[in-house]
Amino acid sequence: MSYKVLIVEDLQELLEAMSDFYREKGAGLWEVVTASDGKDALAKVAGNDFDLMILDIMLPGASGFDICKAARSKGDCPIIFVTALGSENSILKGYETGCDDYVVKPFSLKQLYAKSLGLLKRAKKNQDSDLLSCGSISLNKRTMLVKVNDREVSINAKEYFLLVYLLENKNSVLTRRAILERVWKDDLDVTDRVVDTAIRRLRDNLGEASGQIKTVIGRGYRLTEE
Amino acid sequence: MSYKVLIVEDLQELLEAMSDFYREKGAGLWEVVTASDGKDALAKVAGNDFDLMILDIMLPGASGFDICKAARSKGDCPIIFVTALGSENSILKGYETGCDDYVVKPFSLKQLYAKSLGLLKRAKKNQDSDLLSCGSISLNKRTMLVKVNDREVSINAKEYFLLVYLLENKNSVLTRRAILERVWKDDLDVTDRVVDTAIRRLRDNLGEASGQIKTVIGRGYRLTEE
DNA sequence: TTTCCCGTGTCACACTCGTGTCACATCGAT
DNA sequence: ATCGATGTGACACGAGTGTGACACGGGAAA
Repeated sequence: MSYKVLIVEDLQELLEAMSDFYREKGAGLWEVVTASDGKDALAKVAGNDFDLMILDIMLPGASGFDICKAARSKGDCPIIFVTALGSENSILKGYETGCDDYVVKPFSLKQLYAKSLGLLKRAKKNQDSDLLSCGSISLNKRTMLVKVNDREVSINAKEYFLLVYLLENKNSVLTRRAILERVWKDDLDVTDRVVDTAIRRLRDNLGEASGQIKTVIGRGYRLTEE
Repeated sequence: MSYKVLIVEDLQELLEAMSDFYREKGAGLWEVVTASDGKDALAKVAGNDFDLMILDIMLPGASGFDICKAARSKGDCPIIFVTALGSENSILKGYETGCDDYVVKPFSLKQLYAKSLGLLKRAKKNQDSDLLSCGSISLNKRTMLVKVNDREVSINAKEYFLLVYLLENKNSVLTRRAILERVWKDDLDVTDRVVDTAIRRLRDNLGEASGQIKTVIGRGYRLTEE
């Protein structure tokens, strides 16, 4: 498993120094992509999914801010700005456009690298806690998208929260009461049987993965890997 | 009750300092097992069930990652990595392989010890009070899953609650009356003999562990370790 | 506003499967 | 050997669950 990093810098020597550092230091951890002008950078942002971007602000073609905006409209990978000494207002603008960190020239490669790892770890943690999966079912709590075998499926609100609860407790048997208390919360003046109906509709929408929801007679339901 | 900790470190002095610290500090709380190379560590992981592992990453024989993977494939005991200063990518990789925490050399033993206790407490919380076991039978009250020799078996509702009662009173003789009052609760207008039937069905489903339910003629049933 | 549609709760019916009961076989104690 | 206690197979009933249909209500579209 390697992480894809985009480094954008017009000063050729610095660009090489940085990319070499990432290639060597990580020992295979990084896949480095470089660009030395704004247009090239924008094209590469559009055509790839990066795990990290390091953007110089002053660039020919397009500014680092433009690239940042383009990246943000596409995803939310961590971005570090590289800025010249004394241009603090640039930094401010950088945070506005949504960068995660910045370094001021001249900077040490080691320091930049440390920041990279920190951001990456944070991003990973966030993703992990947002991403639920079990067998062929995966669910992203942030985007609220549900996929079965990487194909997107659409489900309704109640089914969604029910699925989240099932995923958060996969392999456990969940009683109707527990499900009611978690998914229906306040409107507890409903029949136990609504759970059955919700499960049915969820199974319908899950299609081929419907078998992963097992009925445990007398006790409740259970989501299994297969 | 003591906790079994595996400490793997090739630097002899450090290894001794750590193991001494755990032995003295815990005052009997810890059973310390040590290894100073990868091969030895892997053998000890395979041959024991640990409650905690502290793994150096750089080792002769096999890396801490390898040991971590081996441990993960076996169970989910908490793992703390010990890494040298400046090797942040190791930390990242550690989180990927599934470590729970890490310390960077040089570290204070006190700090490491605090992390240990924290992880242990967290792990305990997940297991304890929910887990019942007797001989080759284990039952998780939270997930409602029953295992015999680590193989999952499926049982029905009545059998499940009967087994819970048996497990909560293992080695005791339980009369039919007591079982009826606990497992059948309200529907007490049934024959004593339903217990026999329930026991029979439970034995069937427990398979190789069926012998653990002993009949005590004239009094009732009793769950034994073997 | 009105109209329509979609999400959701409820009911009715069908059916599976768990469970209680009985009859008979077997076991064990005296 | 005898008798009470327990194991075992079979069976029938009913609880628990799947499923289709419908009604209600809120939000979107006209």
